[in-house]
Amino acid sequence: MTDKQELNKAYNPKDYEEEIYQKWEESGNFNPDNLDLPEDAPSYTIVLPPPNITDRLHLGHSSMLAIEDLMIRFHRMNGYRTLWIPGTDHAAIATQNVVEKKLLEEEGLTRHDLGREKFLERVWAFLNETQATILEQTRRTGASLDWSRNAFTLDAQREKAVQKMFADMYEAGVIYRGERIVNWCPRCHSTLADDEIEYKPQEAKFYTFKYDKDFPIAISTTRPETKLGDTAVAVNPEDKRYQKYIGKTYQASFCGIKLDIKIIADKSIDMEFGTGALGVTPAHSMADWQMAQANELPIVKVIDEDGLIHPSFGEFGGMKAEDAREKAAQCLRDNKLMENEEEIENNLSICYRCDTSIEPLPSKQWFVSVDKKLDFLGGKSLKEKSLEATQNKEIEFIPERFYKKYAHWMENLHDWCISRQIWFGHRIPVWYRERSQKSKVKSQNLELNFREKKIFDLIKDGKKKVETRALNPEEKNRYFGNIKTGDNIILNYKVDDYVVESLRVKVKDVQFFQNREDLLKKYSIKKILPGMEEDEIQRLHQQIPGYEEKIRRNGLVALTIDEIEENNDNIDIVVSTQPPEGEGWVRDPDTLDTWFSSGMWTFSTLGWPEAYQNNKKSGDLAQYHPTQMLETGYEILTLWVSRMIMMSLFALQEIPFEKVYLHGMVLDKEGKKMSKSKGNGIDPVEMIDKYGADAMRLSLLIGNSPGKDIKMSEEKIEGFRNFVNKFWNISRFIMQKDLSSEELDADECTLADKWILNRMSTVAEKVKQDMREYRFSQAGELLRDFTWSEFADWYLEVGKVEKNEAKNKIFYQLLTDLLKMWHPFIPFVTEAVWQNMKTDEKDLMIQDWPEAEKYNKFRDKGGDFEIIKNIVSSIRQGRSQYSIAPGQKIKVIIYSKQYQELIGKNAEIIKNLQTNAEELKVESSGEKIKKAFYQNLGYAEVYIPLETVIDLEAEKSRLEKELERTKGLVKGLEKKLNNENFLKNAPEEVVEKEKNKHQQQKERLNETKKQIQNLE
RNA sequence: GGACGCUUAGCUCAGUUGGUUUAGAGCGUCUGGUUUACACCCAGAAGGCCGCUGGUUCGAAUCCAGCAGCGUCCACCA
Repeated sequence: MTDKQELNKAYNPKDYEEEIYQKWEESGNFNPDNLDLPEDAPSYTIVLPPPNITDRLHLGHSSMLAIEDLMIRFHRMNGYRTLWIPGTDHAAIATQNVVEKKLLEEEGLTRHDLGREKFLERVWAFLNETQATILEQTRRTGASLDWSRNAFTLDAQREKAVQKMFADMYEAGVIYRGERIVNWCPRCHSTLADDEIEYKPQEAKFYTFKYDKDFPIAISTTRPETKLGDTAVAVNPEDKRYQKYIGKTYQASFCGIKLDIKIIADKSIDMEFGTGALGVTPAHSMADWQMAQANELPIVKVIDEDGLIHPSFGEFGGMKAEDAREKAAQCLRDNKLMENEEEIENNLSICYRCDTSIEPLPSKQWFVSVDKKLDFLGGKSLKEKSLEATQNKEIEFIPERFYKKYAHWMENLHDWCISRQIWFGHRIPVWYRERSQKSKVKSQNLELNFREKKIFDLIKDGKKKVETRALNPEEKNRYFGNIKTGDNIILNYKVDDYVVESLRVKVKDVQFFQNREDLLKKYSIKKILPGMEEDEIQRLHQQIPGYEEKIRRNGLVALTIDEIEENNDNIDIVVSTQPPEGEGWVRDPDTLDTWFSSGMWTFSTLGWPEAYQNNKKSGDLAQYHPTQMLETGYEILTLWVSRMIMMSLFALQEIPFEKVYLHGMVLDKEGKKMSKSKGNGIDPVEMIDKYGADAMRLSLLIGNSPGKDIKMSEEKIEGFRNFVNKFWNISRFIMQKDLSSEELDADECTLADKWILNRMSTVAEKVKQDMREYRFSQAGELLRDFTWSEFADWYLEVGKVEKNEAKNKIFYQLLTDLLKMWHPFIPFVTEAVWQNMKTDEKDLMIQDWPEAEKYNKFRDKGGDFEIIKNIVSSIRQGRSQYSIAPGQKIKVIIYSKQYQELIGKNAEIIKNLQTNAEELKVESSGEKIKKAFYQNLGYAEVYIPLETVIDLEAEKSRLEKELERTKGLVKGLEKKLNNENFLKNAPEEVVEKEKNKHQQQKERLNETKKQIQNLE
């Protein structure tokens, strides 16, 4: 049934791979819609983590592709409706950077020289060139992706989805606009994500000084110029030196600038560092901003977006930060306020693009609230729901330890800043318009003084209320002077350091009070917010730290809120998937964080939003979502995985995937990260050219386990190339035979036949189990060892000596099943063989996975072949040990009581399996032979004492050891089974299991005793 | 500083919930082989106090504690 055409002695992947992949694509088998599957076939879907459009294939991709293709092909062969969705990511920042850099290098232009539109044209032209590369390279690895569903995070369909998502989230109050400290590059005029910051160790001057001579505490800093914006000094609450100052406020004059400095306590202050006191600059430090929030400190911006000092700071105004630093230092020296100057080593944060030092600045950004409670999520927030989904194991992590990492990260998650000041990406679907004619709106962000959710909720419910804020009279004018009755303002309720919710409200009245009593006479909270309980009011009135004092000092502004604005007629912000009607609308220039669009990847690729109407899924979305598996690198667990979970929960109220398999990084031989600059990278495309895709895949699958990094080297790939070639030759050898697909009967099998079938039964079962439990490396290793060391080295060799009809059936059976089991690992070579077998059956990749059960009837029937193997090995060992020349024929004498018949039956095998034995004699008794081998006049007689086959002494001591072990085990089990606590508390099935085990072990005990007796 | 992971043969790693493994594999090393499926091969061999110290147990590479070394991530760096 096979065509015995000549195949090359060595497998040359280049001759086959391209053609095979093309054939696969043409077959349509990658698309589950084309497969003849039962209606109720379960889905198995993976979305490919989309590589960046500018990427070229690296080993990380190859590893990911190998693992996913393995999962996909395995499931496809197991009858699942298997879908693997390909795509690419626009990687906004990374791509823009590449193009900007190119533009600068080749034309000396910046993006601003070109303008937004022209620049974007360049980006698209660039990505049209690069995008195809990674996809083409992906094909070369053999990945069985459904190309008909190929997607791009920035194509028209995804654009629609992203805009809809933004609008929906805004509508639900999950997306809001707020202020926070961002890392700002004054040269690029853009915020930078944390991972875009580089650190440069540098020598810096560390100044220790007092603001002025009356100020009681000295502080230290490397940036005195920012001290113009200090509003507090923080000390450790435990610090005896400063305890007496905590809570007090001082008016200081720092280099001619008036500062109000409050002394606050904060546990994070290191008493040992510097003077143990920290000048708090809320506007220019992340940590200080947080302290300011916790202590309700005013925020004073010193440095602007160009890195220059704000004009309101007298003679410092307009100076570069660096110049201002020296000027401030000099001023301190001149006034004898400088207590110390020393050189220290510190880390300067710089822009990774232009090395400019970064300024932390407060800035308006768009956020996704992770704490906003949502009705459609059962009153829970995205954060809570996302945690819940993993805690109840709705989403499972492989390996398990990532639950902890995920949970820890989630629990500490702050609102997610999604706006980016770059041009390439999904532009934020928000339009602004100055409210000139219709209404005079002053949009202002005002903080609620009460950090109480309750008040905010009452306001939201439409209760009229008072908003109070402690301010000194000048500030009152600065903030409120221009707000009048009828104006609209935005109220923010803040928790932690971020804005969580905002409301647009209309001001009914603005009043200024000098003290709280006056305020309360007019507006007691109770009067205005009837929903409040008495004790809550008491708490609000009295227990807010620093509140009393602040009022006493500064007075209050009271705002009466008239109404909450509800309709859109009167607003100046439109969030919409469509540009708004009318004149004068200006679109938000910012774009969205790349993770916003890739966070939607599981459903934006499956037809959302069209396929989700009235809370009902249809089409692909209904069929394939939630997906079954997300396979990705552990380094993006937090960046990507967590976002996908939140986005899917929001959009569909369901998880995006059931399981998350996290692979590690691919490192070089020494365990270092591969990088272009180090030159230690291995180019997978080059490796595929040289050794074939199969060899590369195997090298990335075997020895690789989830969550662990894998070390790679070319030698490793070479090693697996050797195996692929071995496999090829095994197949080639078998295909030369008269194969038969007829049913095999146990009766026609020899000992060796039964042995290999028995082994196959175990292996097939184990492989399937390993595959199901994500032990891919083990599955591969077992398959390799079986294929090479047992099937080829023994059974194929036996087949050269022992010939029977059963072998033609067994060879056929084992080869086809091995081809199937190997296919997910090494799809190309298995396909090449399959095609050469020219069976009429359907394509290999949609064959059914081999059922181990069909080998079960041969179970436990070939165990004695191990004795034959041992005898053969013993003879080979003897020859080698006594240096018997290879061509030298020998006579073998075996002493054995038990196995005379067995040996006699298999004598031909023993003689011909590289033992070069001419004569084989079995003796049932004989003297113990000390010297097992000796040579005699050119004709060796090899005596194999029984001990060599089964070493009596060793066997006895082994059995005795086993006896001891079993005795112990039985004793231990008895103890357990007599333990009342165990019987009471353990689940019944466990008790049952232990009882069975006890019974078994007792039997084994007797068995072993008998065996020992037999030996004697 | 916080969290997590790793430590088994010269190298890379298995070892599935403590006992059927006298601790395994691949590579490398050494010895011998042109046995027509395969030299990208075949046969044979050497090589391990399973990081250290204690504990739990009848029994520990496996569980616990401490220590040491390596690594990763997160925070901080005034």
